[in-house]
Amino acid sequence: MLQKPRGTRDFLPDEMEARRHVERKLREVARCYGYREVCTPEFEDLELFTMRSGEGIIDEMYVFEDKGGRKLALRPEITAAVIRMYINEAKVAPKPLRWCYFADCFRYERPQKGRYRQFWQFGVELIGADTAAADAETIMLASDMLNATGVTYELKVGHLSFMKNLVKDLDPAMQRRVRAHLDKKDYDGLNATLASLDRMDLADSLTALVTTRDLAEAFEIAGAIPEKERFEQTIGSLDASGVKYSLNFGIARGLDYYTGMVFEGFAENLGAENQILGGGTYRLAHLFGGDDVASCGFAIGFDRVMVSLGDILPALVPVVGIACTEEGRTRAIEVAKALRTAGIRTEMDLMERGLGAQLAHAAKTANFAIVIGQREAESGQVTLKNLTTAEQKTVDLAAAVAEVRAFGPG
RNA sequence: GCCGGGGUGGGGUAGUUGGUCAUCCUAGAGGAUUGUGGAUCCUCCGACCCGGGUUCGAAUCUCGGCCCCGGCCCCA
Repeated sequence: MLQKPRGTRDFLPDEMEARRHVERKLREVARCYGYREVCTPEFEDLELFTMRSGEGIIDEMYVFEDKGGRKLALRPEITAAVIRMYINEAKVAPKPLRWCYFADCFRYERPQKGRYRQFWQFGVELIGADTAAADAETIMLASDMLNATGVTYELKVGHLSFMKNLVKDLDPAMQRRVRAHLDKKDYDGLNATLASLDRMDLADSLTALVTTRDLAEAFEIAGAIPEKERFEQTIGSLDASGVKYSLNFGIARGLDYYTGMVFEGFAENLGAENQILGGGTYRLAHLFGGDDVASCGFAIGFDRVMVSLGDILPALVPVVGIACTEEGRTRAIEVAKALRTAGIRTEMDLMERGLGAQLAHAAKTANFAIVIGQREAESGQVTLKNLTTAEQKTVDLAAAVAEVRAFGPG
């Protein structure tokens, strides 16, 4: 038997309904903030991703050559594509641009809990607004979106300038190494690196910086930060909005193009792969030949949110199973059409079963049964049976439709 | 790429000192029951991840691969 490719998943109807339910929640919050959906190609020129992230990521992508000899890659993330799209199509659109996307990405990695080779991201990009208000809005949106899903999480907000200011005298490669140590809380490694550079004077302040959760203290440790005022304003807006977060100046994010504010979200019950959100301010457009526009965005790891939420019940929507006899079949088709026109999920027998078997099937798959036999076909009424209460009555079709629609939130 | 644990009908399982038609539950189809359902009974459908090796004989032992789960690395 054929197996599905490693790291991919099949989704049965129950799970798809749960996923769509959470997806709708995310979309709704993004919509209320004014973010409109965009869509980019599933695959792009390989160069788009290597320009953004370096040649090293080729090993972790699905790379292929098409019949014209083009080097292409399945997208491992969406931000680069969105910025390319902005440069190609929307450079002159009125700023700021508020865009969002929900799309699948592909990475060639070892699967484990919460990590798959095909996975979905819900992300937003705010393009062309280079202000504290923009930074704050992005975090508020992230917070509201995660809240809407019902996931339990912790939001950490930081700023790269603090750490950068402390290590600005080191050469760039060493800066990256120090950042990596701090990101992993690898203090032994940090000390070893600093000792090899004869810069143990930095050890205490760096450790203190990534440990502190206090803004004033962080400024004290890191010294004069050009973005001081903006970050204070961002934090002020967050406090005013009631967003729950903690400060963390150890957030390094992997890539160099992040410029200032950064934030990450973590779920509690996910094990090793517990990051469900990551984002910050960045400048990427100039890499692709565009203007040096400032952007701010984040992506939510949709699959990890779903794993963290566990089994959630699908939305309660009414389902009607129609049971009919041979004499009632024509009338049953009319009744089904009326129910469907009213937006009600309606299923008829396709197995040529007897009335009793049709009802037995409906009892397993529906909330209501409507019986149409000779009597109903002649009278024009329908027999509506509530399969939960076993209550049954013969009423006009309109009354039956109204009663079914009154069931549940649907 | 590395370490550990796994893989038996659609789902869940029994079965390893190698030995007749591989166990049970559940789900599915049909019937008892051609105007009233989830009960009960009967029937049917359906599996040893793949390949090599050892053997008279492999679900069981062995090797390799594939896939799943957890962790490492990485995480844009």
